Amino acid sequence: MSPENSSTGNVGNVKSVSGTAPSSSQKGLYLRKQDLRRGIELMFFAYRDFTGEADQILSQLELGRAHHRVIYFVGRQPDMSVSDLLAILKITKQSLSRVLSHLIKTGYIQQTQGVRDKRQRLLALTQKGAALETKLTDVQCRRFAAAYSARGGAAVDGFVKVLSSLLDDEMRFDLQRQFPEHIE
Amino acid sequence: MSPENSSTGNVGNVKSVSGTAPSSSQKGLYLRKQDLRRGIELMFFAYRDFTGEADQILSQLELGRAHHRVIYFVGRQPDMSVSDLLAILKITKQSLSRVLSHLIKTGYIQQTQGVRDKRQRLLALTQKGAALETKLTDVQCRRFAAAYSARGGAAVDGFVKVLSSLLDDEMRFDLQRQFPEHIE
DNA sequence: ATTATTGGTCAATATAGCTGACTTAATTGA
DNA sequence: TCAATTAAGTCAGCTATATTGACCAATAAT
Repeated sequence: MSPENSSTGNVGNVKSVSGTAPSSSQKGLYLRKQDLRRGIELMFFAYRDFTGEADQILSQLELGRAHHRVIYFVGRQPDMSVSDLLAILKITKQSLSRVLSHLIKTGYIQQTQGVRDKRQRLLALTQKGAALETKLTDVQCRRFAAAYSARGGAAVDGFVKVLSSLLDDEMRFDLQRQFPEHIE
Repeated sequence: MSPENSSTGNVGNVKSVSGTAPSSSQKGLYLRKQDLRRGIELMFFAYRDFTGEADQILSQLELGRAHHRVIYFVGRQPDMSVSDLLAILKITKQSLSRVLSHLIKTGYIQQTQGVRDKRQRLLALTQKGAALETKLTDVQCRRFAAAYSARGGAAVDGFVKVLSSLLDDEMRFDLQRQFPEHIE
């Protein structure tokens, strides 16, 4: 099978996924293989650039992207438990362990014992951690603000909708539960 | 500085980036910090899910995401040179070396000496490589086709526009040169 | 009292990137 | 023509981020 496997340039069996006519219809013009590849490629390049600035700041502090994720999500939801964080990051606790211990040891994050459940170690940013979180989130927010401003509200709406639909069904369900304001 | 550092929830100094009124105006409603964070988070989750299916296929073949990128871009542009590939991937040749040699050794990619410039090693997929590229690209295209179909052409348009604007200026320039159909 | 959950740890492994220092072959240009 | 540059590759060593598997301790739940 060649990469371009049909004369219309459409991906096989779109009907089974979407339930709409796939190719020559008016609505399906953006389903040409070329357009889908554009999506794939833009995701790759945009994600790389989106993380690039933060990565630079982090590397000067001898931290990596994994540390950023922890700082970001703990900042977003203070006093979250370790298992909550693991559920969001979807990595093993052994992977988280090294990163989290380092952030605690270097004073970016503090742990407190849970009140309701004393087994839990609730995570929160220290002042130092919050300062870094702000710095990192701000550079990323600035990038989004510039893109959103340049393209306007209708484009932002489409962007959010398509990203939401790119999620695994399970992940979209989780997001609806945890961050209900995210899904459109 | 706290994460939520203003009563309106806007990111500091948007004006300097966008040149438009940042907060309470009609056009700027999607520039609230909460909405920008939604963008950040959706990018993280959607990118992870977007790569997840391909990663699974690859792991069964004892290949990783780095191999996928090589196969994808060589498939997109057969007979590209190694330096072209390095420019797209933005990794060092030492990093590429391990991955590329492995793909050549295992018969996914073949090299031919350049005609115009005999120093060049032009890269192309073998039949085996093309079959894998098709399989991987198809699962990702199916995801995009489903998302695009679910949300419609206007949303796709906004999605592409915003992703393009999230790129580094330099990258957007490169894309316009190499893949002119990508940028809107 | 037993079982399950939460969190942590040790050890080994894999992937994917990096820097620096080279080599070889071919092209370019003064 | 010959020196400099470029394209590709290699060797060595390093780092970051993930994995699996096997445990342990404290606490909660049944």
